[in-house]
Amino acid sequence: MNDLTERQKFILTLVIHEYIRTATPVGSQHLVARYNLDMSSATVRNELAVLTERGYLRQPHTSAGRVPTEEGYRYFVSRLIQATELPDSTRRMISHQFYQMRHDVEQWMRLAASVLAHQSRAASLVTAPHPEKARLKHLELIATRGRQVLMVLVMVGGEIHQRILILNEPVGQDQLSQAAHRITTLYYGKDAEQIRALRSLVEGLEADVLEWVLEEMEQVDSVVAGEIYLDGLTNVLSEPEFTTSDEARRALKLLEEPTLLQDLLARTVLAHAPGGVQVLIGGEGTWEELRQCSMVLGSYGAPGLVVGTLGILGPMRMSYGRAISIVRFMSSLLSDLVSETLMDDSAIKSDGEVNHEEG
Amino acid sequence: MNDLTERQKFILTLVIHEYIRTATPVGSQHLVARYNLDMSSATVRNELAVLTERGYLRQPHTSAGRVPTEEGYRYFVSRLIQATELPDSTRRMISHQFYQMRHDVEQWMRLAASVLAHQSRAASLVTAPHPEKARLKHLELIATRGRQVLMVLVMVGGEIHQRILILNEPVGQDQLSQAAHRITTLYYGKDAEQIRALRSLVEGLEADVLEWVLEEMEQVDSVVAGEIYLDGLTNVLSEPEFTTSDEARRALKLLEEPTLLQDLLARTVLAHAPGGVQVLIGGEGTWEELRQCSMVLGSYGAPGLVVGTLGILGPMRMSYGRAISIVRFMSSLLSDLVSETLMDDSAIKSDGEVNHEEG
DNA sequence: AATTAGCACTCTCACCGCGAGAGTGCTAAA
DNA sequence: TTTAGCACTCTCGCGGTGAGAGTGCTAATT
Repeated sequence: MNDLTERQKFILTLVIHEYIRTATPVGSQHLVARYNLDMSSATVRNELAVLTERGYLRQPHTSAGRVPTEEGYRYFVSRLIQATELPDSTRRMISHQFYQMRHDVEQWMRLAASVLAHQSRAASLVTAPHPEKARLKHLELIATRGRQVLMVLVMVGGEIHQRILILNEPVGQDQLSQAAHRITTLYYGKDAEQIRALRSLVEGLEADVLEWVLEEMEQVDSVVAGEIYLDGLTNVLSEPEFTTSDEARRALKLLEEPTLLQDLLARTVLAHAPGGVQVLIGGEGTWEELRQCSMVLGSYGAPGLVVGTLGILGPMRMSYGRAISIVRFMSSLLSDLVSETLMDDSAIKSDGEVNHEEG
Repeated sequence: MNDLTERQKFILTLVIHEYIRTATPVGSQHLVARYNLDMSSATVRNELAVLTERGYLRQPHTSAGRVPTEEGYRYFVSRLIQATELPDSTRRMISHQFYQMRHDVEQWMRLAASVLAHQSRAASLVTAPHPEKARLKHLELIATRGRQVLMVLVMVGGEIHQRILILNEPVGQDQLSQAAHRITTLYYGKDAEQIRALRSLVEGLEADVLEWVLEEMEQVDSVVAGEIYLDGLTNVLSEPEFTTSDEARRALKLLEEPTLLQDLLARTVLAHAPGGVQVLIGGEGTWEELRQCSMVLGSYGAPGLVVGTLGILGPMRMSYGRAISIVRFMSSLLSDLVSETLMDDSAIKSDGEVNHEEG
């Protein structure tokens, strides 16, 4: 398969740019006029014919301009796109906003989703940082009433899980605190598997509680991603390809369905190296709901500790350069933020053999 | 203003029912045919004319059937609607689902949103239970690295807030635990105002921490509602009145904008008695974004302790009977659930004069 | 050999007119 | 008070039509 000539690549780029701009099929004369090309429309037409032949463009009907195909977008994204870096001022402004609200992970997630949606003018999604393997950091038991106890579980990485336990018999707060404290010191930094192996270290009340802890931690492990934050859903509705709201529905449905979305994220983003940016164009044959859409996905996190994913979803006709640069930027920004916040925890080896600085 | 005759009410009801069913203007002949009325279309026509005169109906153009006006819906909802109770089997099935996942508030919220959306075939929203006035239940401080400390704040009602503090100098875990313990015992059950009045009880590290606690609690108080759970957004997109996605965008935008939504909830639901169900039709002149929509809103909670709101948003042409019954049912179900879970806390008077059962 | 001008051809889309159909209001009779 | 009858109005779907945009092909040009 011969590669395209430079001029063909150039023209393909122009067509894609123009189509992204106008959302209407682009013709040869239009192209030479708008970009002051020093060739005639006939020449362009010939090249367009080649590109159509190769499957990078298509015509909606015999006598219309050309529209990029999925293949066309893919070729463009993988080989022709040039990085459109975010202006420094924008980067600084965004960073500033994040450092304003220091250390509030939930706020960060919302802000990240908001920034992504705003900058890309598309729908955005961000998942909260999630431990690759949950490891215990701190356990707290709070007596409520009678046999009811509020269990608060802090994972290495800062994720908090809560749950209400019903004990067999009422237990005082002091006894609960003591049990929690013992479990914390005994199992600090260990994952569910390791705890299970060492569970004979405790008995009685503590053993009962430990079962709940294990159950919760295993549940955390079974989920591939943290809570999902969405924003800018309405952006995508304003795109002309979604005037027939039926197509829009299918795409939004995907975002509403946490399991589907997590599946998608797990398969694409988490499977790849962190830091990189994946571009899914037209569902890639796998995701029927996204036939009309593209996603630009990335991941962030503190290596070996927590990971999260983030990305934007928009029409296939989206400004990929901009999208990729904003996703990449947010990805590194969030990585910095969570790494910075959790730097201490990265010292905890997964074998749990690090001393808890305990008095 | 004379009231309507029985027959006029009857016909208005029929028109509304039929319009909800078909989404097309309904004419006199159609009405007599479909409902086997024992009067002629001419008679119906006369009554329709009266109802139009009164402002309960309107015709899209001179020679079309009638469509209910906002006023028409309001009259219907406030005076004509008859309770369509949920079938017992459905109620039991829903309850069962909730009791399956005992004591996981977050799951309840998601399930509630899902059930509301599913049963009403519209968009739903549920806010997490939120204390009317935050009162301290438990404080935990967890050393992370150097001067960094994870603060976990449990409010009466079970709401958990976390935050990372940066102390002036490193402090060991034991000292932190002790400080947290002292603050918990001293200020258990008190609200921000009361704590502020008594803040001279502590000094040094504890005083510093208490400032953070107060800040966080005051922030909680300043927010009118908990986190918002949405579901079924795509349902509303499939309604025929939203094929022109512009109108749909405006409505969904409202749901995406937490501040606007909280404002709306605060003004309508929280201002009224709990348990009741409010119906907002066509934005009621205040909410421009909802011109085409209606909302059925309710609240739930444990009296004096926590409240949350829930509701559904759909086209004005929605099945109000069904909507109201499902909202009412979910409202009481959630009230039961949270009351049951938090029963202990209701013993805590707002003056904080209840002993913490401490060893 | 590559490019370009010229041209015939194709297809969409916006516009128009028209007739069917649904629904109305009015009047007069029951 | 209700109803049958009727003339009237307005929408909506239909086919036809012409402008316009864009194409592919061919022959001339560089």
